[in-house]
Amino acid sequence: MSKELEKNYNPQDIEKRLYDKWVQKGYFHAEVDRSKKPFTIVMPPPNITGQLHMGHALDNTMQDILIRFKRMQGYNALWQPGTDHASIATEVKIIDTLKEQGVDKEDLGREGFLEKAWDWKKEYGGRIINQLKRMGSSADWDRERFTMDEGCSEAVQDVFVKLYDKKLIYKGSRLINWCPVCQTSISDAEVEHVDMDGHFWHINYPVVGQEGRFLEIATTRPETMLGDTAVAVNAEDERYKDLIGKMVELPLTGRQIPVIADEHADMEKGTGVVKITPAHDPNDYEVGKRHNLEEITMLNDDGTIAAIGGKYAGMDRYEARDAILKDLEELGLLVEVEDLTHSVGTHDRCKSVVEPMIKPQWFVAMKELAKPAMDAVKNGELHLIPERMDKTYYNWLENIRDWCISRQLWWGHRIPAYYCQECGEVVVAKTAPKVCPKCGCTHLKQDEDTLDTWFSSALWPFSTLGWPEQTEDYDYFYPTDVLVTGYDIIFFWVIRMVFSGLEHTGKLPFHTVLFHGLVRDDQGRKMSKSLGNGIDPLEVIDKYGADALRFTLVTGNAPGNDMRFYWQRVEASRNFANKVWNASRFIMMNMEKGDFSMVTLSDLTDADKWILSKVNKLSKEVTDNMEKYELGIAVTKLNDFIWEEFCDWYIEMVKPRLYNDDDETKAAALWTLNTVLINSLKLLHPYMPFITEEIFCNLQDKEESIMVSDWPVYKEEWNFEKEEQDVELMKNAVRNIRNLRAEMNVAPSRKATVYVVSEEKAVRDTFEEGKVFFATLAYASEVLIQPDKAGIAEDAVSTVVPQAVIYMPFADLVDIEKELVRLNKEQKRLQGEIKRCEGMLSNEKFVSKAPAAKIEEEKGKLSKYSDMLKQVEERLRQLGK
RNA sequence: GGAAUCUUAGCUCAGCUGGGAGAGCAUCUGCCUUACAAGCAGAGGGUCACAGGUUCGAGCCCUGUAGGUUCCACCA
Repeated sequence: MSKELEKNYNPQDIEKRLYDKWVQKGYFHAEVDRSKKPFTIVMPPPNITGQLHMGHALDNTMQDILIRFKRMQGYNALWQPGTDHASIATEVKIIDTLKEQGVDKEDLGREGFLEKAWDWKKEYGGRIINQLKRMGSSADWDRERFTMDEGCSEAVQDVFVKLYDKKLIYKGSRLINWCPVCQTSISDAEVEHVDMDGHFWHINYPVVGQEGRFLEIATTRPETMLGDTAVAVNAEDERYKDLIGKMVELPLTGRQIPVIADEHADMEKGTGVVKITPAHDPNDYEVGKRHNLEEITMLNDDGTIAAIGGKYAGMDRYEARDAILKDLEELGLLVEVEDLTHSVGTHDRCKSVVEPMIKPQWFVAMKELAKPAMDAVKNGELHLIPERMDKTYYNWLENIRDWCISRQLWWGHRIPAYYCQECGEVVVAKTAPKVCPKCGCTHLKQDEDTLDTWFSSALWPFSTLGWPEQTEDYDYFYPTDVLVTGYDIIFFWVIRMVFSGLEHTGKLPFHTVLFHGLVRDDQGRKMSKSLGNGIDPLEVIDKYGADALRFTLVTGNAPGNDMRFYWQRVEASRNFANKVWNASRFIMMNMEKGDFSMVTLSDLTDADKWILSKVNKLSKEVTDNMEKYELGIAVTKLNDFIWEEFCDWYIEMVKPRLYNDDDETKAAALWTLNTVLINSLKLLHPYMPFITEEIFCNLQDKEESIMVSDWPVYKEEWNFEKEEQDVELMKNAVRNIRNLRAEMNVAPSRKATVYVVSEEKAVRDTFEEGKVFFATLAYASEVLIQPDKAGIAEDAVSTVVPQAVIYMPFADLVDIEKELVRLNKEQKRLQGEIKRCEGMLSNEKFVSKAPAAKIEEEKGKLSKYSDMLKQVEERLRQLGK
């Protein structure tokens, strides 16, 4: 009934074939089906500029594990995939490519450029998706979406208009972060603060009308003095009190600026005098507002000095800095240069230093939106895993500032705002108005800017399901269940999805966020292009298979923790896959040896019941762990069960039964092998989809996929406590015997008679029942089970297990001295254990306060160890004779 | 400046609501035993960073100290 497996496990041979089969059979596709409960995961959309990296591999492995698990549990599981237009990232790439061809963005014009961008999307948009497929991702590719496709774009327009109407989106001229290289505004979240070595330059500003008196200011950005409109001191500062209200001369400009009193000036810091440049510094901007100061923009969009800078105009900002310092020095106004490391804002995309600039931009008012998002976590409706992310989440929302959403880019959703060229009226609408509602003219022009790429990503969980249309999909699959993503985009994406979902759909977009960490290199460094230390997941797949990679990425990793990537770990995973393969091969080779279709539970031997009971408990535990998103724990348990319990113990136990044609329990063995293997494969499937599928189908010689089979559930009738304990006792005996033999250097080929002595009939029965496998595993030529020591040589080696003593006569090998040492060691160990148990049990406080079960447990141990000690001591007396 | 997190075997990391320290790799010793040498059988190796505290009982909870990592923050 089963086919054979190839001798060698070659993931490369099976993975592509099986994936194609799954796609062809439509297993990944989810349709609305009201008879089933939906389970939905939305894939974080990779950028269309993207190449698969380890982060994606981890992210998608975790999602695929969850979705396959839920699918097998009988949910109508939808994994909604798609890609992100990634406005700035893509635009920069396209510009670079154009540059190589000698073409400038401006030459093409907006329309021409967008054509190029869509070409780019066509060419590269599918690349990463194909790479994700090689991971085994079972996403519903029929539903693949793109953040700029029609539906998603409509959602964007809709949201923009609604928020504008509610006055939650507004346009305003404020100090924003400007990237002079990309020449666009960016949000606070996109600014990365980096510690840089710089200087603190002390400059003298001459006081007007007081010849020879100066105000010494200190600055890290001297070039901005061209935009100074005041100098501030603290009102309490005795040093400068008299100068408040006076004027100082701004060197190099010929301008005179006032000395003002403001709390911003810190008496302890620097000289206590601070220059105020409202147009280029966030603090100064506030000071400027308080004192009604003029805002002088002294930089152009490209970071060069503006015309107002006089002789410095046109210079790059750093060039101008040098020039200004040189001039000040010549004037004798540069009084001190201090070394200083300070944190400087840079653009996370291009790493260039950001300039605060005053620009008219569009903003989302955050205060009102942040509150419900915060409450959702506080009242437990939204779970962040690990929980510690809560604090990060609150912290950001508590200190949130309005979100600058307009970008001076072409690739993206164009802002649906229209300006009347006649009367200046602003119209915000989903469709372009034909006439101005105010003056009736037809001269309307759309805003040139596009939206922050995260504006559309924020709508992803519902825009992909058809919203704002009330589609059936949306109605059925939304809200989604779990979001899996890296903690590095909690601010960019997670929080924005949460408040967007709450605001626009009235519901949380998901109830759980499962965070993972970064995959680092073997030295713990971030994988990066510049370091060249990145490892290509595709290379790993080519070498070891997707199953091994997936297994590696979830093994031994807790949610939200970073992990290091080691090739040795992939190798270990591949070895595990190989183990599963070979065990299956062994089982399938033996399937022909009997018909097990009529086997019932009462036909099973203790060993069969033992492993069945084990796999039964395993199903429960693995399910529990997975439901708690403890994937790393679940997979470790699977590994341990399959390798140790099933392969190293059970398969070895049943071999004699399979090889003996007369064995009456052979069919039971086959049934158990088959049953346990199938259950193990199912539990393992989410982690290693390919190998489990290949084995499952061949084992049953059926096309039907394991991925649509039923998830194993705990069954009470498969619970065999007594048999479990009995077999564990025998394993214990086997281990002791092997131990003895290893210590005595007895070759495995040398079999021995093994005596099991126990006064307990039940124990003797247990060994009798398992005699066949016990003999094999203990390298016994024969096993004699008896109530006393009759017929056992005095100098046989022995080992004590609970309620029994095992003897092996090795006349020529036994060294009595060594035997005594061993027994003494064992005696000491047992005495220690007993002392510990007695200590606890004689502690009145323990007995009165510890739970009853715990006390019983300790009592049980005490009697077990006492019994064993008695045996050991008796043996010592014998040998002492 | 604020916050989070980590410190467990030689290395990399697990360790669920507190109840006798685990894995993989590495090391050592035997084995080609007819599924698997990508394997089998055994072994060694840890005062769970340090100091206090709570508790009958602490790797786990609390406080402090030291070191590492990361995030947030306008430090002129």
